[in-house]
Amino acid sequence: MRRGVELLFFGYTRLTRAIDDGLAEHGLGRAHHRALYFVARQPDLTISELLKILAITKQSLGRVLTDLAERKLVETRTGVVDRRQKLLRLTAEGVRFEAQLFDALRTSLASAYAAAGQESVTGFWRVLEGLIPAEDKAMVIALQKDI
Amino acid sequence: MRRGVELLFFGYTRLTRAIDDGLAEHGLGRAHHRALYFVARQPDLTISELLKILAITKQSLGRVLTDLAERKLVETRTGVVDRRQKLLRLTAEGVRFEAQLFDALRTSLASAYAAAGQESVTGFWRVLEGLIPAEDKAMVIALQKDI
DNA sequence: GAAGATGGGGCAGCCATATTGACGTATCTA
DNA sequence: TAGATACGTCAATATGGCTGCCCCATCTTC
Repeated sequence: MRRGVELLFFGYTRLTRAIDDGLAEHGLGRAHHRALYFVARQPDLTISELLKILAITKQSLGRVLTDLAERKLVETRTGVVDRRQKLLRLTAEGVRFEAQLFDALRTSLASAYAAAGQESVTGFWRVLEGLIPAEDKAMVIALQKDI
Repeated sequence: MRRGVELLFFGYTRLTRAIDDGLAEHGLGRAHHRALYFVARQPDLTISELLKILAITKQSLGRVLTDLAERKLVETRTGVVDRRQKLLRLTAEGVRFEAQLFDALRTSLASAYAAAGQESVTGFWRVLEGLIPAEDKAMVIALQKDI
């Protein structure tokens, strides 16, 4: 049990560290990456959807998105079905940058996957899925749909 | 691949949130818990060992330990083999508090383990172990020894 | 069409957690 | 005795979160 806690801690922190240098080159932090990542994952995401995913406040997200917009990594369009909404998208440069960061993550994960074997990967997913509270599950499943 | 990144993010963040309320009752944050946790795990840990585990600076850890000492959750003794060292230990109250926090983590993890099955748990561990950089592995393995 | 709900933005101020760099003291080792 | 090491501490700074409050535009409902 303690082993799971520890491995999760080390695994998560060490994986996230893999992209700090890339972010720092643009003067960005991990919070920016999280937003960038989920916008990359679901183009035309709305602000409120992103808020639910990240589970932070509007203010915190606002600052992050302002930074990303200033660097021309993210752009917004007015919603089509509801003009109050803003649809978030990466710019071409944003796509390039996110891909570069993701590459560092993929490299780390790929070697862990390879060392552990496909069967282990399935177990890894199963356990992590079980850690997500019921009320967040629908949101995470929605993400998986368009892998 | 993206699935792994996302599940790790959601799994880790949601698990850590499970203890925020317990910590807040003592006016503590997650940083305090991390220190508390590893001191619980390895009584008589030295400062420098804890620094390696947490991978933060001496300043940051110093503040955290001061807070824990003020609340009489952690105490230090002078090292026996090397009098420059300080050996960290939980007080009785610290043991009690850490156990209470750990209980919240254990409950979450246990239900995830149960839902996923023992085979999955092994895979979960294997993948996470693969995420730990070679230079940190010895340290993590040292922790496992006295489970 | 008016009233209220919702999506988004913003201000001010605060807190927690991390950083760097420099310096001091006690203690150990060669 | 000289230098390395373990720990503590100063000051300044950055990041990323929070609350509470108020605003506007737009959609929905009556």
